[in-house]
Amino acid sequence: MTPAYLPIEVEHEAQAYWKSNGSYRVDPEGDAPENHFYCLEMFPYPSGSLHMGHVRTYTVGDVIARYQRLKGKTVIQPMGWDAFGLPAENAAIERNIPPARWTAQNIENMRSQFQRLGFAFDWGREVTTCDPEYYKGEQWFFLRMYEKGLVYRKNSMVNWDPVEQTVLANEQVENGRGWRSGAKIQRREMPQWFFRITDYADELLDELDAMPDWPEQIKTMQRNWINRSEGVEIDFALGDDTVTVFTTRADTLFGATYLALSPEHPLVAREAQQSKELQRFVRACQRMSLAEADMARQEKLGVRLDLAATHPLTGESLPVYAANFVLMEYGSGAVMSVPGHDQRDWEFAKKYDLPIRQVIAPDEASAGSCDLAQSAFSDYGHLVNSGAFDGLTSTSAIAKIAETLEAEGKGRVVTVYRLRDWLVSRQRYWGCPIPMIQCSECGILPVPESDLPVVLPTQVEFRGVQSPLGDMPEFLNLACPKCGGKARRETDTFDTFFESSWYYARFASPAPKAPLIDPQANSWLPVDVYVGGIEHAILHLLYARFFHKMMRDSGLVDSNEPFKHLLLIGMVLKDGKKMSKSSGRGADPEKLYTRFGADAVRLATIFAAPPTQSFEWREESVEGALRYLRRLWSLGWREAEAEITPSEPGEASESELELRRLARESLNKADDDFGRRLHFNTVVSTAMMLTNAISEQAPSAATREAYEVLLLILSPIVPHITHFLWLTLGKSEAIIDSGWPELAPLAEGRKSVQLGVQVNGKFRGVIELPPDADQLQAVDTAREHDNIGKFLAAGELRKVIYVPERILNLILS
RNA sequence: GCCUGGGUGGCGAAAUUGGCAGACGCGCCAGACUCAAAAUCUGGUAUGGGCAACCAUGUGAGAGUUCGAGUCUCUCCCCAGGCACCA
Repeated sequence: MTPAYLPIEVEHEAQAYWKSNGSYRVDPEGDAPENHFYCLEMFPYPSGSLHMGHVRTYTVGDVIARYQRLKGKTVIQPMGWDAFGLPAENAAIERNIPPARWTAQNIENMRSQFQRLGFAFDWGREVTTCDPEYYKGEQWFFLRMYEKGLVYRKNSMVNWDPVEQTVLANEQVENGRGWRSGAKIQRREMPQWFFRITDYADELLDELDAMPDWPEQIKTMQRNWINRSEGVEIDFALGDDTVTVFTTRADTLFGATYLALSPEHPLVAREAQQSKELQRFVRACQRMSLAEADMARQEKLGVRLDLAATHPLTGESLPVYAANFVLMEYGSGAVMSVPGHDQRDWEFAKKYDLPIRQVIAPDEASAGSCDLAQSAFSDYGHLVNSGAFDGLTSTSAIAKIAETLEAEGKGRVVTVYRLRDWLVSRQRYWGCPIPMIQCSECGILPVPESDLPVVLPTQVEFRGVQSPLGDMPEFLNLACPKCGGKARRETDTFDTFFESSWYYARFASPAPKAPLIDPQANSWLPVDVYVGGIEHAILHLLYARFFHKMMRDSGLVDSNEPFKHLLLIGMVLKDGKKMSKSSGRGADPEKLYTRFGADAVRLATIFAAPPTQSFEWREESVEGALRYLRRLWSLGWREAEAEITPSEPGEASESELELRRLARESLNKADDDFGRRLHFNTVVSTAMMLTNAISEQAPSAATREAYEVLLLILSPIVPHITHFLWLTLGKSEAIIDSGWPELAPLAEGRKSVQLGVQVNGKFRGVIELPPDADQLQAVDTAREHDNIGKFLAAGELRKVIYVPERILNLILS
């Protein structure tokens, strides 16, 4: 009698077993580093409860971790909490709960949800980033980088989010709006802390070429973001001043007819003191939309300055403009305008009636493509009207002109990047305090290492959006560590991307004896597979790469990159939109696993699509998954209760042999899909086919063998039911510890194989052949086939293509 | 505009090296069981024709390479994501 499948009971039993056996604990002194496997999913922000996107990401990671463990690897799969961030502050402001308490409650809830879903996390490695024990490490590291000169404070034009009341990094501004608030970003000049990520721009860019296991899409996005351009800086004399411009087209230098400066350029600011018109223009530019797409379409506007620049090679006098299309952040904030060969300069020149001069001629006389009355000609070509450089190609002219300028001290070859230094200070409360002190006598000083951590007070009251730290004298005031006089603490906190930039390393060294991580973390690093959402393509994944390189150069880690293989999980959609708490009604994971069981939810998310693909969530898929698990369950009891006498070699029937072949093929297929392809939906298909094949036969040694294979290949996906059924079969060892099976190859070969037959390239039927049949035999058998024979009768056989075990194609004349 | 993916039944998808397109599911249809329903089981399910065996058509569109193309090449269309006044 088969008992009913009650997922909740089965799952509790399995989870209790794993817990009492410490199945996921990994002894740090464990085995050889070569056998270590580090499987990591991006840790969550503790927002309150899990959504389907979480379930999918963590299930995929869990499948990988469990598979690698079956394959004999020593696997760590840690979990923790990215616990600092704005939602906690917003909850505090709206509901008057201190952020620390709100966060702790959410963590409690989400941890129990994780446990209920049966993820193989080693909770002994859990970290919470708002824990002073955790952020002490990054305060220490920040100070170390400060000493090294990789951290600096600078007064600069920054992105201000008026809703969140804080500055944002460039990476956190999307289309001119704050990435979380959606508020229009304002430009403000403020003193802020920066990491010198641009020092690593070249390495961050070049290393991407040596990362074959990262998706091309992400590498492209990071390349675009860093955006390296090789070019020439050219100095134009402006009376006693000098304006430096950056260009990648030094070959067009003789075509420069004016200079254009960014409205934020210091020279413009200086000139504006004497000009009301210029002041108005600068202010108007500040108000304009910062959205790149808008900017690209904006009309080119400018105001002429009362200055004249001297062309460095011709000595010609050029007018100077403040222009809205020149960005202060890129290059030097000033450009030489070549209207003949740059479309933006051309449009500006047309508007303000400035001369347009041709200095590049197309290499092949293609009349239509070069009509400076219609538009600029921006392709490479050869030089004209350029004095001694006439006739050179653009490429050689760039080098020659740079050389000439360098010799005269009027220019130099430089490389510029779109990537800016990482702005890490935030004017918010719920984050890691920046360990700096301001003394009225001694200026800005680091907190002495012995005073770390600077602990964020958690007993706070909010009065509006502003950080409560400013109203807390007990936090603010201290004696200056240098002069002993009155000093104040920095009240800004770190960008929360700071905490997530190194947590993966801390997981590999859960109780470090060193300040940040232990050298032993290197036995796990880099992370073998990193699983997460594409939304972190630039922000988190670029910062973490940068951080890893800084840690390497500080002797803390010995690898170049943090994540070897990056697996980006597609989105779970509902009505074509990304699922979140608000839009995912009816697909609350908790409701689903309470009703259908964790295994059914896991199976449904894995079976729906390959991990990288987005899919539309449908509740029927969990019902289907449960239906399958019930079939697996009753088949298991059938196998457990059947009395099977092992058959002697040679005794097995052809159908039993066929099943044993299928079991072997399924095992290999699952191995390849889990290990190499990372396509898990096809493992489920394979398992279902094997299930169907077993069900069609009466219990035998063959069905028993196949059923055990079935449980093993399913166990990474549905660990609870397979744990239970494995023991039901009478096994003494738990399935999680059983290892990936090795099945002895079958002595009995196939009697016959099927072969598809085409006539004139059209498929006409299937024939049975001995596995070693030759072409003659194949053609003869095909002739005997009714349907194929009919088509063969239509003409004379002219050519035969025979690929054994693949195809027979018969060509008639 | 540039870059990166992708386009296969009513739906999710499979086809990994060019070799029987649509496996495996979901949904739907029919049947069995039942007083009935649910659950379960059996069969069917790309499109058109045919009682059927089969035949024709079919992987966004068009061309090409090949004995043979969802898969390779070229041109184009559409969708998603990224970048974008970057000098």
